[in-house]
Amino acid sequence: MRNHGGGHEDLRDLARRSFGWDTFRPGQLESITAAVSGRDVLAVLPTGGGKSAIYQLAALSLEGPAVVVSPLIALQADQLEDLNALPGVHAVAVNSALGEAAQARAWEAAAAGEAKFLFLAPEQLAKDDAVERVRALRPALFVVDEAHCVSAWGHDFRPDYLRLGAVRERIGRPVAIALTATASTPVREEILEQLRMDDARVVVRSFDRPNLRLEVARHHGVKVKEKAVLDQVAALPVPGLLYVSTRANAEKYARRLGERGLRAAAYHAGLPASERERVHRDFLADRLDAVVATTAFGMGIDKPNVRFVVHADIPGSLDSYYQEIGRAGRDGRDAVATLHYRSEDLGLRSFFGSHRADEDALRAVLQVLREADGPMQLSALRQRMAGEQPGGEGPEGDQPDSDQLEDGALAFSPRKATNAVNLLESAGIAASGPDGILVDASVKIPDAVRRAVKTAESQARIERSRIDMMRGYAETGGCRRQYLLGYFGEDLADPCGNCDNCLSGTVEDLTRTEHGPFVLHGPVVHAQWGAGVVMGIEEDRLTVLFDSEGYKTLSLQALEDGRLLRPA
DNA sequence: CGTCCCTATGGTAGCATAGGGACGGTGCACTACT
Repeated sequence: MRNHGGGHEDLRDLARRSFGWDTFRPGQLESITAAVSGRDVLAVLPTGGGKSAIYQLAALSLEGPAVVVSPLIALQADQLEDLNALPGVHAVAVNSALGEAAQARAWEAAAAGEAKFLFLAPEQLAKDDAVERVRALRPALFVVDEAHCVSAWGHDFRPDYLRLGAVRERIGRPVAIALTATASTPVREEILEQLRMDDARVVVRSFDRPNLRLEVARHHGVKVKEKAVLDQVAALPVPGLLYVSTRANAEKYARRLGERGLRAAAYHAGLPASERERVHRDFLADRLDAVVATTAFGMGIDKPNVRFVVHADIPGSLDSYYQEIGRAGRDGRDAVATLHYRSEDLGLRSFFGSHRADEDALRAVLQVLREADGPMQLSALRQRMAGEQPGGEGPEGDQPDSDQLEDGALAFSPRKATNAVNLLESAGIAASGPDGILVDASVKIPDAVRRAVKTAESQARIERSRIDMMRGYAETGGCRRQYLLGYFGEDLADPCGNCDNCLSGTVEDLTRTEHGPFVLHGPVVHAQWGAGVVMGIEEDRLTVLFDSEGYKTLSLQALEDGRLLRPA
């Protein structure tokens, strides 16, 4: 690959001309080179590690446009601004924030070959005409930014994320680039699987952020915790973020911090857009000391001088936790990440994660797919499920998720219908190719429903096990950083010296790389739970990640006779 | 699953406690109506 499109020297020239760069950051060059040579790439790089430049440079050195899937319209706008500031580069987006005329102009610019980059949310690609237009562009790249959303949102909240693999095939299977700052082992695997990235180059840089002081404060009473949170935040150097689990808590803590003289503002999805924008702007401009936020705040926030990220309520996974604390100390200077923990707070997380399979929707989808003569596109299926005649897709919005129709059949929202299809595909009962979704008609409907329900239960167990790992972090007596990095598959040889357990002097070095026949990151087989990988070895127990169960902690004593678990 | 808030009850005058029910996060796109 020397001295023609994509050679290292060419890429260096391009980077110099486009961005004024003389060097690449770790992981960038190998990611770009792989994509330009036609190989799919999953890049897990820290924020500020130049993830965007990967797809930008790859696209600029290839013929044809890049389609960029981005979860938020605000992120699309940021990226458009950056790209359109480059000489000779044109980027457009199509989304509902634009008027009809602006959307038409964007499509025209793309079709005319003027726009090198086209930004879309996954929901746009659920529409046949959008897919058809993208296919006609013969895109060179299919980029999925913030790719952890595939796993985090695809299973319920934004099911179109799980359709992207099928969409990619419909548009001619361009080279895929998936980018994220946070992805544990199972999340990486799910991204690769869902986006159908066979034989992808996976580039992962270290997750360690040594300047973050990791702390956990354990409480028992609600009020005690609240006071401890307020006392701490009021005393910390500002600015910082306080994460809470509910909108009401965001309002309450923001008010209390205000009473203590801080410039604090609440941020959650229930606020008017104008207020959200104001808080965002004021925080970036250092006009606020603290933003008290639900998970709504954060994606795309790249502010260097955030001095603390305090959690008043525990998140539902270490993936979320790491994502959130990663917003502190990006300037490399000292910053604090404190988790205020009550074990009761995990109850809300189980509630948020408890999505049961909708058997009515599964049955209805199966019926429609069986009656169809051959493969059926999702858009047509959604119309049928909404109880409409073909021709116009029903509204999504605040509609009820299911309703009784006049003929007695049930109507389902596009989200419910899509979730049911996704579940059937996960269970191996349906599959989608370029021509649409095809169901395995040899499986009887009640059996198919049963299998889909079992698959959903397995997914729920995995979700619950992620909460268990979050609990493990909060309760560990070992080095927090070793625990956190171990979760992301990274070994930190010695205790970090910058977490509460290390600093209190009580930490024992609990991590090992082997015990008896078991090796860290080695494959194992469990008599009941099947195949897994050793994720952690401590003094008295093993943590194993099982394909169908998620994370399990096993007592080494119970494994002694070798009958329950053995190396694979 | 846990918390909050409202109401009912109890035993006795001002409030403490128990029980029941509602509620809890994330965004896109689209329609219908101002």
